Amino acid sequence: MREATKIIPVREQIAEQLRSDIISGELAPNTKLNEQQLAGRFGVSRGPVRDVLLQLTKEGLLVAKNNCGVSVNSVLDPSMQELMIDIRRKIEVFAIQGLKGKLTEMDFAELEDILERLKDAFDAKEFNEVTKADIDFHRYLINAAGGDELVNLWHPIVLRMRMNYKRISQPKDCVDEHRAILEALKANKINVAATALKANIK
Amino acid sequence: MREATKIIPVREQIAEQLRSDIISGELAPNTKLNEQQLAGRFGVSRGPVRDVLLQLTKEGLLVAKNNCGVSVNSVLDPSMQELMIDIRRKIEVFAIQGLKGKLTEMDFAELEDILERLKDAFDAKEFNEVTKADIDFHRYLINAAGGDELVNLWHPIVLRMRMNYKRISQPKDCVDEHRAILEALKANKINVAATALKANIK
DNA sequence: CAATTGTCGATTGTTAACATTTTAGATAGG
DNA sequence: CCTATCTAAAATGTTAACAATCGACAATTG
Repeated sequence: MREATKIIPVREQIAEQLRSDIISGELAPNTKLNEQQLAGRFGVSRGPVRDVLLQLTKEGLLVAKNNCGVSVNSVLDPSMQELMIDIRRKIEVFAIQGLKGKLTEMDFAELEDILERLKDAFDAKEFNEVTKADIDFHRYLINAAGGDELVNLWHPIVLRMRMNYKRISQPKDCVDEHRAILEALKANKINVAATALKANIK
Repeated sequence: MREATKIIPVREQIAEQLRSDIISGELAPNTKLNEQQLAGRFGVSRGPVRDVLLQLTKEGLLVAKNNCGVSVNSVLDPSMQELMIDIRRKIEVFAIQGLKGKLTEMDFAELEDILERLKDAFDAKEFNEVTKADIDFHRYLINAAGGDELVNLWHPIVLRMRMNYKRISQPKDCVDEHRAILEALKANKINVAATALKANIK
């Protein structure tokens, strides 16, 4: 039997695309989104689009007003940004502490793959892909530790934080930081990993 | 001109009712929810129901599987519960720190109203209403400090925490704890308020 | 007899038309 | 000239019918 081919639901794809557009800054804050236009763009009807808009609103990327549609949320003010960083660090440290000794060779291989994607994207200066790989790396750990439950808590926070990083493309030591985390995890040095993690979240 | 009559959107009402059912334990974990049945119960079509189910899924009260509908989520395991408490304390302390000197007489009057609702509900042993008033009290502060943005971050956490409190009806000093918080806020003693708040979140 | 395949029922995903609300522009009046 | 009200267009909220998917059980085949 062949490896299962991943089926990605329509809504998921639309959501992914819109998130990407928002985080990359292509869709600027306060841009109003029209359901009909989006439906046309993705070649589906308004139903699935509505679903996605609802989801992204819950994630904090969009804001909705009754009977007035949705628009792209504005960036966080500095104090909120700080709070988000704080919370995100708490969640991620919690995750790797729960992961102590739990990661298998397969997990490490997976993380290496993501890291490679990160490096390639960085070398190719495809910052959209850098962001995706970055998030994937962290999400893998979060998911391993707490499953969907924890990912659900963590995801909106990351997305919201990323909205503030528009155009200030990632620093060049982004790859190194993630490698440091991975190496520490491989060596089962949780405290080192936690420190590296906190340094990476900013 | 007459006083504006508060219009509560259909979806909001449905969401509120379902949240209430879930938190009260009327809808037990792992209960599967059928869109058609819910639509019938609320006298609307499946559209709005779907919207609500999506929202509650994002809030963590429900879990969805592709093409298989949604069911009520199970309670948090203890370590996650602890993490949630931690994060919620961080958010709420952040909120009242940002509120220092910002609350007006009108705010205090509003909070007094909520406190009265809390007391009445408690005396009448209507624990569902107790929970609502309790949440309203905290939400009022969160909203005053950080608006929708902060409420959005905070709300799912509270809801998820409350799922663990089923049937262990609130302790009798619930009212006193909130009064203590309010009095400290009135006196503008933020540190005292923060301590009282942390004691109340558990 | 076991395992795979095919069919049926039920439920979700999607669509397109209809109803309601909001917004913007024009028009009339002060 | 400004303001207020009305009207029309566009956008969202809602509905009901249609299509696709999943689970279970029965039938077929080796």
